[in-house]
Amino acid sequence: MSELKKVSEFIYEIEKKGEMNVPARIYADDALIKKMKEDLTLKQAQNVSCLSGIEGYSFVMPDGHQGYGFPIGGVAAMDYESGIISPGGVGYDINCGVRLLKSNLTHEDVFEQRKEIIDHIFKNVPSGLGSQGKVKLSSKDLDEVLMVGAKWAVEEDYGWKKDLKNIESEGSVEGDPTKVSNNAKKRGAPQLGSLGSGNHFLEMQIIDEIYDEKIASGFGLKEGQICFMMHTGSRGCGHQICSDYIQVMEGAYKKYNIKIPDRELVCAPIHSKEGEDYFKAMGSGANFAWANRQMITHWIRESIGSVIKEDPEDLGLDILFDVAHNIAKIEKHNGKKYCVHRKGATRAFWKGRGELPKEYEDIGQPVIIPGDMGTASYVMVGIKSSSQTFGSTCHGAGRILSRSAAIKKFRGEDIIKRLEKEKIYVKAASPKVVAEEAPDVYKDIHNVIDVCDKVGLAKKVARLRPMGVAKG
DNA sequence: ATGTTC
Repeated sequence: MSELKKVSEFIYEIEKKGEMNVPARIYADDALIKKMKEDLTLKQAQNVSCLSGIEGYSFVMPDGHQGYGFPIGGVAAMDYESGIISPGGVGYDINCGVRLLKSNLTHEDVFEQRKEIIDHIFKNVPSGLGSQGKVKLSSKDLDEVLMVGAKWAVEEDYGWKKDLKNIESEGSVEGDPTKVSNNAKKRGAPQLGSLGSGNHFLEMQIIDEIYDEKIASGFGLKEGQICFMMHTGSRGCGHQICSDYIQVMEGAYKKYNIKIPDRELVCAPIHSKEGEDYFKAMGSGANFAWANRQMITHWIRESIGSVIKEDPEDLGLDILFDVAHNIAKIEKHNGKKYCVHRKGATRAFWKGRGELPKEYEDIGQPVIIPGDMGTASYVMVGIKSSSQTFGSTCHGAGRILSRSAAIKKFRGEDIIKRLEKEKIYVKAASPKVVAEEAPDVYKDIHNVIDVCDKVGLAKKVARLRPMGVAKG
């Protein structure tokens, strides 16, 4: 690997050499870069810099770690005319993302009932590995979901009309069900409206710190406010779409004579049959995830309303925002079109950038960053300097301990007891998933967020502490 | 992340 140079307190670079088209740039402090050196993160960032059409840098966010081909926490912007698109640059969980619901509830409104609320949500939202939704979808319904995303769910009365405007791309990107395999549809159909497993979660949280009063107030957030966060994606549907197109790309990269330093970076020109097909299928996977989060939103509102015995609308359970962190999008930056791959990276658009809901046009985009279940999550805001990474920031704490190592080291029951002492109630499908997702298996979220904040990838607005967690 | 090896 080429030499890694520290260029400022929180920026490292691998200079452009050999097959690299651009340098790699890594946002990290000393502790975070040390972790990245322990796996293939940096090598993968260098590999990505060799891909056709990449401009600027091959970026790694502070929560970066090794992934399939591309690092997780990676951003790569490809020139729209000459660049490639790669399933590895998006990841298996297409449009994995986060949605935050606000409320007008306070600690005392919910503390006594926090277990009941979480249990109700847990019961009302199917979760766990292989979990199936409660809704029987016809193949026509599923095609509609793959075409229009969250809009389908709202039209079916899962949520409110006003929900759509507070979702990235209004919960709908260009998709094409005919580019999605029958297998992906078969896996997806029974899973729409389910949480899944692993790091996916539903949380009741309290805002315990505000960093920017003015922006928080613009977002309708204040200290002591109760919020509900969900973190989930496109389930087996997106996973299958990714697998299918990695196979397609195995043929395509050879067909188009694309040189790649790692087989896992298989790709095709954006303007090729294979590239266009993947882009549309990926869009359908993204739409599935947005419809999924929309249905879950409806059931969360229903659950809270039924425990608190009030109309969810009177409880102010509005969407702050819903943002993807595994997606490729065609975006204009500096007057030029790019295919921006964000894999474990969150879009962070600043005020005046466009493509934002009206209410945020003069504030900037809410950036929602999920942390681990024992520590915190954050709301940030996109700022002008977010443009250094084509409008992107981190997506979470970033795993440091493998799932298998976590299971060896922790017992789920112990973690649940420990968190209970900290007044965090955990309801999980299995103790195993709690061990796998123990707070200790993640990097320090505060640290990751601070690096993003200090280096200007986004600005801190509010911190949310978990009170109750439902996990698959 | 994931019908955790079609």
